[in-house]
Amino acid sequence: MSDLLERLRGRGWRLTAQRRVVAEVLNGDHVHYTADEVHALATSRLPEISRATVYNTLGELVSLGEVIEVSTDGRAKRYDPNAHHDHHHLVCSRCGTIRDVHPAGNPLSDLPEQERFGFAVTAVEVTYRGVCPSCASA
Amino acid sequence: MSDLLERLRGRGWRLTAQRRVVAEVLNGDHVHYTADEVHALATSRLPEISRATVYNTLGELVSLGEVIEVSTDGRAKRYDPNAHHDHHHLVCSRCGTIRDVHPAGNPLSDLPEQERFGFAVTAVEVTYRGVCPSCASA
DNA sequence: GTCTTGACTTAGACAAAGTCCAATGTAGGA
DNA sequence: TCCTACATTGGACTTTGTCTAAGTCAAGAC
Repeated sequence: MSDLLERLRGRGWRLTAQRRVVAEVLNGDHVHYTADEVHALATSRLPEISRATVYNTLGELVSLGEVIEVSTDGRAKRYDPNAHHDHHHLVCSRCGTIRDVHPAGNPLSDLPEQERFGFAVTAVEVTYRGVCPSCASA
Repeated sequence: MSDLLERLRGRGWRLTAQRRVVAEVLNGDHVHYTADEVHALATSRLPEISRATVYNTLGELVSLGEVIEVSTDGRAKRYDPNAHHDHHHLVCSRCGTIRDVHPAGNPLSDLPEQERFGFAVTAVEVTYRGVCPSCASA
């Protein structure tokens, strides 16, 4: 993760305690926190961090391409630090749990030219939905 | 569209002026209105319809499987009446315009068993993103 | 080490999207 | 026509996110 901080500093990012804490909270695999969850976790390490700073920092990480914004349910957006490995998401329709998945094939090449309507298509997101094992057994 | 109203009545739906108006507003192809847009259009036909009723009715149409809820941007959800023809969405990253598209292949079968983590996977949504012709030329 | 400055952070007001509730109205069967 | 369970209403409330003005501070210059 200090990789990330190094990279950010290299891009002229001013390194503050608040930004470091947000980056640390997002460290790890299979992390998909909402902004509020990030704020709660950040607060436990740096009690005086404000909501606005969390939102600002998350927004910057997204525009720097270090974090991906995911909105699977039309409610709070979630932030996925796994930005450097192509993947898609599998979401539980009951509890909202998210898993990273790697489908075969390339959906981008599955969209024929005449179905692009002149758009310059640059990205594709695939969201699988279903019921997770623990919700199914409950 | 009276098909829809017939079908709903057959399911025991109580047919009110408000519900009829909401269903009429959603009539058509390539319709992807927000709840607010539906409310505005409904109001022009039935001025006293309330926001709560629009939300209730949209929610019911969704649970009846007559309308699909789409959230492409983490802002307002959009409602897509094209629920009986399998399709996916192409979204302009600048203006938010949505087009229905029909990619080749079946992304559901692209998710191998070991990538399902025990989930009972029932649905998949594919969202293509890019810049539409009119935003590109502007 | 200290100074300076522009970028960063803060608290709180504000906004957008959606939910909830108690009171009122009404569709459709008896 | 009447009844009643279901639908609608308006407004308060919640959640999620944005904005701003004032204060703070990281990091380069000296």
